Amino acid sequence: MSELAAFLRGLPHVSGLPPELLERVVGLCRERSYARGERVFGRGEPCRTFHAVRAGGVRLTRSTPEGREQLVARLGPGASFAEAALLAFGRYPVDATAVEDPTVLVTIDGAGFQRLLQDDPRAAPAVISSLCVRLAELVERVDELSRVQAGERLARWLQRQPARGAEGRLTVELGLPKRELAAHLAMTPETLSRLLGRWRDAGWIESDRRCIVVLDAERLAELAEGEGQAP
Amino acid sequence: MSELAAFLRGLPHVSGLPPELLERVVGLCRERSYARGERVFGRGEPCRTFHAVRAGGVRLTRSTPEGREQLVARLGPGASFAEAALLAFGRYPVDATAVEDPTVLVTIDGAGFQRLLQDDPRAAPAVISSLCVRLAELVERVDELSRVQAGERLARWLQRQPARGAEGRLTVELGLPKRELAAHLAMTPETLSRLLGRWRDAGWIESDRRCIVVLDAERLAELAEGEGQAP
DNA sequence: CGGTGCGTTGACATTTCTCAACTGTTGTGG
DNA sequence: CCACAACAGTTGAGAAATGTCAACGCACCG
Repeated sequence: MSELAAFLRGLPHVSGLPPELLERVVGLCRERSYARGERVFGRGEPCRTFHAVRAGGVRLTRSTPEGREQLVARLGPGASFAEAALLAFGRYPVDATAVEDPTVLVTIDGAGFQRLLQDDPRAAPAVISSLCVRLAELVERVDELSRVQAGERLARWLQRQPARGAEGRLTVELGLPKRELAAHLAMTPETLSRLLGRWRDAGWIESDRRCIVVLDAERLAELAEGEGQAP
Repeated sequence: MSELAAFLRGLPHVSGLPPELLERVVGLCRERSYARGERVFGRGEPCRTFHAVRAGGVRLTRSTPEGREQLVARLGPGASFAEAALLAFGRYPVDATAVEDPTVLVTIDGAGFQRLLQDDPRAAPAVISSLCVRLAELVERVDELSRVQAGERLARWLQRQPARGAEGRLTVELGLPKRELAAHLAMTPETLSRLLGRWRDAGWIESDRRCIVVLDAERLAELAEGEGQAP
């Protein structure tokens, strides 16, 4: 059980909680495994729990009546989702689908969590501050999407990714297929591919199927500010 | 003083509060008037208060080092802002400027507000649910901005605006100059103007400087789903 | 070994941006 | 009260970026 507690400790909404409350949250959890492509919940369904990704990944999407699918978010291990739906709306606003083959989700009981919020004023700040963080991320993303040029959007996205490696050779692991990255950046896969191709030819990056290596971070910063797209 | 209380009652973060707590919030407020163009706060400054628009309007912007200005939000009466900055970051993430000539802001003391959150567990749900509402709005906006076609973005935006008037003749008041609406929708003023022009010629809307009248809501819904842009 | 899906590349069509000129409104100062 | 400046909005012509459609190579998986 303390393994589960350790996992929960890493979740945004829970990480600020005092240990004693954390124990209560552990009691609200159930774990379940999903197959690739399996539906977790559907838009419009009543929402009585929220979820955290333990392993694998989840896609949150919206579908128009005509069947076109719009990617809202793609979440990996350590991410939680549907808290806002639970705390404010009572219905899921998106469809959720597992995308990797064993995808393990921890499901937290909503009623119990809300009771915890009401009982103990120490619980609220953790939830509030994590909601604020998510708010800030979304503002950042709106800012990003407002950029007209596709290259600008890509450069900004790359800058915000966690990267490892030495100065002058930053490696960004994609963690999602390029086709979904393209959707996330509001461009077509072809455009993404061509951008990466041009930047590779210019010697600014290297790229393969699952990572992008930034060789010239300075140039990337210029691209993010919208300068000189056309090498 | 009860006039101020009535105003506060209309604010998202406060509207759910029990009357007795509302009274405490009243004690945390100060009111101040700003001239058109006057700076309210600047990005990076320490943040110890949050604000609500009583009258007039406020622009939240970000400026790149080169001086290009990016509109993050434009707020009118009844809107509050900078709570997330206060509750989670301690610094303002944007510049705020008054845009109308007498712009009146109510400023709420942050330390006092946070104390109130800690003292009384009834206060948290109101704040949490309003943060969730704002979160949902942003998700909606991200969805909107992800649409490739400018017309689709405009149609969706129009649908989400509060409209008055009878079925078959919905009047949407813009509340902001078209140049800023264009920025909000990630398009140029010229593109916005041409779209409205085409839709007017097609008989779907009427438009003047400060409102848009939707004559054919059904067609608008089709446009929002990305059908038939090119009349 | 063949299939399935991702990613790339090419040719082409369109949308949208850019630049520039022009119109109409608003507000100011003589 | 009018002239004039400043600004918002419109319109046009041309350029550029991006989307669309289609074909191909390549990895991964049964």
